[in-house]
Amino acid sequence: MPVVLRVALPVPLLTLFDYLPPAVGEARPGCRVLVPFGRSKQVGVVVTVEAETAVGGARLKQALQLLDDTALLDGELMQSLAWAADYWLGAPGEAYANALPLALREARALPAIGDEYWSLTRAGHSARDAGSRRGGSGALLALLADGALSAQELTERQPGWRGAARRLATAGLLERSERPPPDRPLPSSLAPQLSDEQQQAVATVGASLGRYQPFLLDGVTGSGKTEVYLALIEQVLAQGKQALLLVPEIGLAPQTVKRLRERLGVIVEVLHSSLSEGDRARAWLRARAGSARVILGTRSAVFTPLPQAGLIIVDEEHDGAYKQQEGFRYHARDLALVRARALGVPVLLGSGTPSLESLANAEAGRYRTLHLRARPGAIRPPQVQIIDMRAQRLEHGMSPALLGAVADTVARGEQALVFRNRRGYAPVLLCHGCGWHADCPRCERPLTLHAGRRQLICHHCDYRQRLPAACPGCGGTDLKPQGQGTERLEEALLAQFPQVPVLRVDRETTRRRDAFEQLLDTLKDDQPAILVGTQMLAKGHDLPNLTLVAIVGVDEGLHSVDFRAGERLAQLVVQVAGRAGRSSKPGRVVLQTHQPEHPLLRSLLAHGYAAAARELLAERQLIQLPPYSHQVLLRADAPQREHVDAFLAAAHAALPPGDQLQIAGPMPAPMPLRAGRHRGQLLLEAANRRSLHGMLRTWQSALAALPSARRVRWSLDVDPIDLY
DNA sequence: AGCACGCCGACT
DNA sequence: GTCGGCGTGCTC
Repeated sequence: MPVVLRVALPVPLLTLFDYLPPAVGEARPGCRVLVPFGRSKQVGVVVTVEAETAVGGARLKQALQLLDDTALLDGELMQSLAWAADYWLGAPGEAYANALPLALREARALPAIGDEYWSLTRAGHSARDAGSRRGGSGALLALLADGALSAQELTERQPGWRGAARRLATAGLLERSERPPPDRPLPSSLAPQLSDEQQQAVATVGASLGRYQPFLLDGVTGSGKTEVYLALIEQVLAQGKQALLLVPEIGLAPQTVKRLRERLGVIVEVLHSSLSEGDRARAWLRARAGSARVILGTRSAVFTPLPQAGLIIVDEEHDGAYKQQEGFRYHARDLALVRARALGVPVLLGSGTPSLESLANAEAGRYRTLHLRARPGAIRPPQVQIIDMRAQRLEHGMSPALLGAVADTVARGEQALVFRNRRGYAPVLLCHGCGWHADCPRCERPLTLHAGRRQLICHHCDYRQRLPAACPGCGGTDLKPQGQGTERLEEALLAQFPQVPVLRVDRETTRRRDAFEQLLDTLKDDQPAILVGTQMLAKGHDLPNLTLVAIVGVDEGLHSVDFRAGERLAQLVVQVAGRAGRSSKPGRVVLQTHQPEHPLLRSLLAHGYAAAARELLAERQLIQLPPYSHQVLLRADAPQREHVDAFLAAAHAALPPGDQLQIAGPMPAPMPLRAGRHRGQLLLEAANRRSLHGMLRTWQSALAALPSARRVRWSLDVDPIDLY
């Protein structure tokens, strides 16, 4: 019987490729094979084994080598990947490329999955006794004098040890070895007493272990979601099963890992993008072997094999970071649901500000909702006060009432957070003489003034120029910064409160990894301080002495063209406000706006997120926007606008006839020019997903074949989360 | 995506 | 006379 392997290759092509089986071994679905491809070689994954090929038999080449005796990707993962590629219109090979760590996409033996250990050689002991090495090398020798240590332990005790290790290993003083991961239960700490609501949530999800059931765990910051996760993971571990915990960004991870490790007493495998490829592959393989019992990771960790799956948790499920925004545009939260169903396990979506999609699913009965209302340890929820900015004298954008609240707070020895979602000194630099303002030549948007660096920077494309001494338009020197960024607020607060430390937290001040944590570590829990910052301050790190959150200017979010702006604004306000008053001291939130009457703000502040979300959902239903309709966005960009227009017109013409689809466009993107490229889009909407999805693959193939497609960069985004 | 082939401008 | 620009086509 003739046998043909249908193989997924890591290329952005919409097809699988057929090969004759390799000379040695039996290639099954899920195995990797090395195949000739064009003039080079590629590692691919066998998707199916067929009796015959659809392409001419003469074109078939033979696979060069079978790389796995048994499937590297199990049946469930293969099935979920196929589903994902189909749903998000990915090239099959790209889905597999996302799932497999880079080190596993090479034609090499699988790395050993033991832990990496380092120890002194005999010569190393002598060198240590002689004390001949100084600095990092000397410290490392001393550290290892009492016996071997794992790479993880070394990183904890001597960050940056690898350089010294390399030098010492070359000198023959150190050696590396692999050991199986220790089975020892690490010392685990006791669980705190759970509140009634927490206990009930744990019991409800616990009763569903062993079968598919989505849950929406609706709990504000500080309501103790993490304790619910921990209790459930404990149950899963007790059954000998694995738990996967997804978090939106790894900034949250160090504390979470520590907490998981201390509480659960097992190794917590961490998977995220800044891990080295070797470590990634090892973690992935340990999950596949079942020796990793708890896996914590960001978006791409949703592709971890889970042969003994017990539970999947998606923390902060509303966070947009779960959607990949380039290449294979999948949504990790949605894929987590699909995998949970395929694996027959419950999936827990946690958030204090659930996405409207998840709320609609809960409403429709597809998810079960669990509420955590109480804030254990907090006396009462923070009080929110609106400050009407109209007709107020502003001090660098801050009203007297806001400054007064900050003054009261620091006078009590407590800490205040001033939130502003704009980096830099001022978003616009204007000439008072002639009206000229500094624009980015590549985006035609105002440049942001960064006073400290004496630069004008484009926040869309990172174009930079020196701050001009005089106006390029009229030569005048009366250049006025318009509006406020965090840098300017920092300056103003420093001037206003010279005796209180003012800390700015944004991407500029936290360039380096860990800088954020280090910066916050300098805060003394019992000392007054003022924090100024962006988005970044919305989560992570407990600040027990923080009692005031002052939100400066969210008005931009109230009239954005993006229909999700309101939802995002509400989520942001609630998340930032949640930073206030987490311990025994009551918190206070002031929100400064020019539009105190805005219905979204009023409902949010009077009745909370749930009520605001209900109103936003009602609006979406009324005008048939997601989640009550389904969207696919075709984006295109090119240096010449005519190329974009021609492609989108051809794409429009290539749509199948029918009245199932609403078509918006072709139209310019909300930012029509970015980094020197003209951008346009075509938006498809349909009330029912099937009628939309049915034609998409055909259309996509037609687009790929268009001559005009060669002159643009284009992509299809299924369920886009923003229209930019 | 890579890679080769192929046909027109400024250089040793 | 050639090096190299990127348009076009192909990968089982």
